[in-house]
Amino acid sequence: VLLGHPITTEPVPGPAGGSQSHADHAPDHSSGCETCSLSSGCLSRGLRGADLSAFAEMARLKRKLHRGERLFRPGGALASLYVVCSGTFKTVAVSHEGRSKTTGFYLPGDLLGLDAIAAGVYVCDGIALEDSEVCVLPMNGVLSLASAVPDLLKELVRVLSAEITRDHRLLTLLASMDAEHRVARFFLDLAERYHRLGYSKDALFLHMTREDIASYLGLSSETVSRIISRLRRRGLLTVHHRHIDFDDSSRLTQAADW
Amino acid sequence: VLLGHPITTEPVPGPAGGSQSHADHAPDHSSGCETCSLSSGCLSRGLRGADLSAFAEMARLKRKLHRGERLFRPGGALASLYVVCSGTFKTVAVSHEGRSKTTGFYLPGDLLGLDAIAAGVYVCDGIALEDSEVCVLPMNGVLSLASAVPDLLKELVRVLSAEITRDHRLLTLLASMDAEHRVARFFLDLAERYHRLGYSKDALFLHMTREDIASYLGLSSETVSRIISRLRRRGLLTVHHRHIDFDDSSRLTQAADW
DNA sequence: CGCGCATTTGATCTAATTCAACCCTAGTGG
DNA sequence: CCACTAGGGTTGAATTAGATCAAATGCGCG
Repeated sequence: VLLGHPITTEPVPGPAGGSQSHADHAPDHSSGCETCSLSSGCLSRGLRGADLSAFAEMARLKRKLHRGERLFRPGGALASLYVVCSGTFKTVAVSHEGRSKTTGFYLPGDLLGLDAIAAGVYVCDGIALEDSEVCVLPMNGVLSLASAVPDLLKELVRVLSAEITRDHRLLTLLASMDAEHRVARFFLDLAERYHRLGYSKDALFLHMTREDIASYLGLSSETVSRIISRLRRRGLLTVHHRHIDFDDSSRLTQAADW
Repeated sequence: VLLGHPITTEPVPGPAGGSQSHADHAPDHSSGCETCSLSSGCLSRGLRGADLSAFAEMARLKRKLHRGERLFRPGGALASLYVVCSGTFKTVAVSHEGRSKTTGFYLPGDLLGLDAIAAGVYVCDGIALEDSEVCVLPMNGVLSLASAVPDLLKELVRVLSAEITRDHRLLTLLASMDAEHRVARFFLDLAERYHRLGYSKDALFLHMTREDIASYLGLSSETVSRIISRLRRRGLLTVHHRHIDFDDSSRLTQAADW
């Protein structure tokens, strides 16, 4: 019964190819932005011709990370922003008392490091949740190119604003919704983001632990586990380790929407 | 004993003068950015000479609001960002289920409307908590000027990033700290912001209701009230209606810091 | 002067945490 | 090949922080 769960298969197969290097931090200049399958979701979206070439020139450095590796750490000088090419990341804020809190999950196309711009140093840990790859965008390159290319400026500002909007939604979630709503909405939001990347609309693979989810949602991992079990018992979803199937999307939406 | 609490008096008296117009929405061209006492805290910070003049030209429109008036509402097309000149604002997110949540408080120098850029429409209510005044920054003007003036671009991006950082701090607060820490940190953060504006370091006037604070911190207003009483009973602060004195800043900091 | 609203305080209730035991799965080494 | 282990995950019982319900107080304002 438990066999075969290849439901969430590869999305639009990107040009990333099979160059599975085992060397850490190995730069990869294989493919430019012009041929990248993510271009419509990345900061370069909307750019064409010479503008896109200039962007590609700036973003030609890539970096591979294995699961658990750190892309940046708090206090490190902000040199670059990063676009997730493949894989998943989480950011973890560590309070100076030692307590830590997952502040976000980042999928292909998402921009990492935006919160570091204000202080000039990274303020959280950026950690790969699976073997992943990022494009490196030198901060000064981004700013100077944004100065020259109005479309890029608009997009940069838009992305920053979108992050603020996203945080406000999460704030509302944490401040005024109970555990079941938080978990249901977390699943639906994540599935929606994966869906835009070409994955199934009613299945989901969680690259993060229950503990990560709990921290992100301001709950204990036990509570997250319990809520998942409850939703399962009610027939809203099926769970196999980290693979989730939405068996009744409408009722799940209803559970998330209040 | 209860007499006279003019502790939190006027900060660096601005050039705003006494033109107390009673006409709503009355534009005010009285003073330019060149002479504004807030210039060091506003988006124009760092600009000089022709750049500052161009900014002043763009931002010459002001708007006055009375307590309770709305600066913008969700769904309204994003035409402008607003810099608070004087007074205080809150932003309130209204979920489509009707539930509402205070997402931020804005003091002189703060920029309102940043979260609206991504969607192109305002996503929350902007409401004056006292008689207040804002500078109107037309969105297209901001973008085109940012294109031409690298310092302004940097500042715009910095301010956006700062808002993200602030939200992440609040997320951590809501997700992992108990009611007392939340309230104590709220007071200290607010006092710190007022302090940068020239107000006393260990006194605070709350322009918002307990209910607003509660909503912002993800608590009930009763809990906020109880926590304040508790802090008072322990001798950390003195309270007269909305005026707060920090009697023991170090212990209050300790209460906020875990 | 009295009404309405914000605030405080008290009593009860509940959702979620905490503590603890157990299970499952993947990876490891004999 | 299979037993062993470790970490993630699930489940149960007890505890508690904060919400909710309710009442009393105080203050601002018409």
